[in-house]
Amino acid sequence: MSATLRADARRNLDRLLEAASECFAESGVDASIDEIARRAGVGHGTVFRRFPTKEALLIAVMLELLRGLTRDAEAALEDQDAGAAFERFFRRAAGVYAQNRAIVEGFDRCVETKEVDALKVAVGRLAWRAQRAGALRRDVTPDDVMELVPAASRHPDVILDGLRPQRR
Amino acid sequence: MSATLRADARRNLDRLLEAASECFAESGVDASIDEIARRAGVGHGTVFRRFPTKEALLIAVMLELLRGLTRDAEAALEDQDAGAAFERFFRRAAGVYAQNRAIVEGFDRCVETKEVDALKVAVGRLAWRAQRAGALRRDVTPDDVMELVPAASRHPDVILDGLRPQRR
DNA sequence: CGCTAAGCGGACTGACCAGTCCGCTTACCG
DNA sequence: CGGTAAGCGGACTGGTCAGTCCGCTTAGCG
Repeated sequence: MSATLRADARRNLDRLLEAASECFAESGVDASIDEIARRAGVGHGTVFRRFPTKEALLIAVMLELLRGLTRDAEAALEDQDAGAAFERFFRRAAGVYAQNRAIVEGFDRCVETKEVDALKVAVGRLAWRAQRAGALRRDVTPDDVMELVPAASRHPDVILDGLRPQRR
Repeated sequence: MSATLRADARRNLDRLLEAASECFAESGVDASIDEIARRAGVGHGTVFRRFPTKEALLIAVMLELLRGLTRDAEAALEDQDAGAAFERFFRRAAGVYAQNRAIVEGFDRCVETKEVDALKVAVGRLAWRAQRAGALRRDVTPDDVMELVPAASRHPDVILDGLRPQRR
């Protein structure tokens, strides 16, 4: 955060964030501060010097993850084929969810952050384009799409087929 | 369980199971024993006289829920229309999941019980019939079907459409 | 009824965990 | 290189929760 951070402190902060990211991914939002600190090789007092609460640390980690997803969505928007772009992003998001328990358990905590807003905007664009191109059913919202990602992490084909316009 | 249970003990056990069922449904597997005992109107020592651990109580409650689902699946098998039977059961299961946090969080704990085996058999029959009738895609297993139930509790139409054979 | 074993419940224990605090260490500026 | 503020970490606190235990209560048999 601050550029005026002593070199050792900077190093510890980086290791802390990485350890937290791993622990939350593996163990979900209930990963303990002790475990995170241990894995980062710092005392757990150090965690609380950087983040006022465990919740704050969790959210910092989650927001970073969401920023990554948003970048993926924006990258997919470069693709001229709207249907392919949507599917590419959707599969990628499903992959992220499959490897991260925390984002499934703790997504709620991030609603009403600018990171989630940005993600929704990007997903909304992807979805809108795909709908116009006839590659995505019209009765789903961007929120629906995002809610279906966790299921898609285990059953991508069923979900993607279900998301296509149904002609019957 | 035992028929040789004093009348007051029998009453307490019934209330305990009902309270546990409600608490686990509302709060998930982390519902506390104190809360369950309070809601049942007994001391929490009474809980441990009937169930050696909280885990045992949770599993007792879950197995009862699974038996109910199995009865639903078997009832659906009466329906001559294989596709309709499958969909009826699937929507019903989705409804149960929507109202019960514990079954989502704790289903794993019940694998390798005869209750889950029985449910799988019944779902397997429903699925097999639906596949033969051309109402269910052939590349899904009964396990896939059961894993998709939680997603269907929020997005039944997308999931059901995705489960139909895709002609493309 | 009266006796007794079955049942009860709340006090207690130990484990775990988030968050605080303070005496010690060390990076780094001048 | 020396002074000092930034940083560190582990001991400590308070709260929660699963599980134990034992003295009291009461259902229900004879």
